Amino acid sequence: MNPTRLFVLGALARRGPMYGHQIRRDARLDRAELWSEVRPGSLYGALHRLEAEGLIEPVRTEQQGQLPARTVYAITDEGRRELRTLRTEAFAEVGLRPDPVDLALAMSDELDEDTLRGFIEDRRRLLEAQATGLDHRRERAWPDQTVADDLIVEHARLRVQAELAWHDQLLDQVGKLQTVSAHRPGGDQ
Amino acid sequence: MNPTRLFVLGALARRGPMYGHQIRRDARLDRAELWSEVRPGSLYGALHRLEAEGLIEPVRTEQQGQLPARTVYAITDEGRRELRTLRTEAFAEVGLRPDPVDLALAMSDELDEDTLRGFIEDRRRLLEAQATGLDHRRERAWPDQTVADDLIVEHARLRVQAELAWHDQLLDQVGKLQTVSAHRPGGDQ
DNA sequence: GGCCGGGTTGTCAAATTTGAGTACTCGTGT
DNA sequence: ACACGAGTACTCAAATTTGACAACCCGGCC
Repeated sequence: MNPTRLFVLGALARRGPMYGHQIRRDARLDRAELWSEVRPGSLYGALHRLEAEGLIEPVRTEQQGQLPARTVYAITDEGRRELRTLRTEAFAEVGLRPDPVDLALAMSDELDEDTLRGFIEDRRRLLEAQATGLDHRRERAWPDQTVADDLIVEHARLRVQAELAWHDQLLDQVGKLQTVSAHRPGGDQ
Repeated sequence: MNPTRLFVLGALARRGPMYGHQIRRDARLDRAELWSEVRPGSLYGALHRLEAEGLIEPVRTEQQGQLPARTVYAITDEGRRELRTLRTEAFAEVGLRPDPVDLALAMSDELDEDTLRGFIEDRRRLLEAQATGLDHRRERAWPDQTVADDLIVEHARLRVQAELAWHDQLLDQVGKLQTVSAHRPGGDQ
């Protein structure tokens, strides 16, 4: 589906013509880190490819003092079409994306209980911090915040809550994790 | 951090020496689709790189009839060390990975309400299906299921529940999504 | 008056993933 | 008999991402 393309085309469609760095900053300021981890190389790569495909086009290039010149791109009609397609594809992508922590957990049978508990507690702390950050955001809207923005924040909030709940279960059961196989007392058939 | 490496090294550490295709199948059978979407090209690429780095080594090559020969790899001590490192890194990675649906939602202001509602309802249906699948799995353990496996399934269950809850909110508010900016009646300061 | 950290813009090679393909086998229908 | 879909086992070019870097500005600090 390609999130990066959707992200770039979407940004240009919503905010009008922009140059590369501006797209990143914009993303960082607003909602950003909830959506996309677009690193510079990846972003400029996408811009070049999108231009080559005619989905965006350079409208002018500017320069501030002696800083590197920057190219301002605008989305084309073709690009708007592609944007709609990508959006539909994104809606169709439903599965949970795999979380590496599951992997890590599966490989932790020979890890001693205290270290493992330590890892999980660290994670819990970070999640808690994220949660309070998000609660904060719910209270104070930023300029031009739309209902969609609200809902995106709410999405993140619910996801973090779920993670917190799971981490609590994890801390409960961390003792049973070492090399013991799952005996489910009443559910064997 | 590289989930693929963690996945391959972990598989070889847990199940003993295996060949490429076996690793995939194994993953598909067990818990799999919760963890990793390892496509063939990606998997074999990782195997070659891991071998070049001495983290795994070929122990023999077999052949069934006229089928392509297969190379069985085992993890090395070096590989086990790397596995521990990757595991620690995976535990340290806490943030929510971005979900493309957020992107899609942010670009949906000019989408008519009914279409949008349709997309969300479709998603909800699929999530519901996943949820019942996971509930099912909670009841019936597969052979050799460990406590960790249980917890991984539980993780998925909680995540899907959170998604369902969010989708319900979404359906509630889908009417307000078109071009209306967020008026938060009491929270402007 | 030099250095350091941080921001502005972007490039580039190397690492990695994707998606399609190759070349066999086996079962099943027709 | 023979096409057809599905599985086995892996390869490879092309797309994409990563991470490090270039080259410039600005403010503070000592």
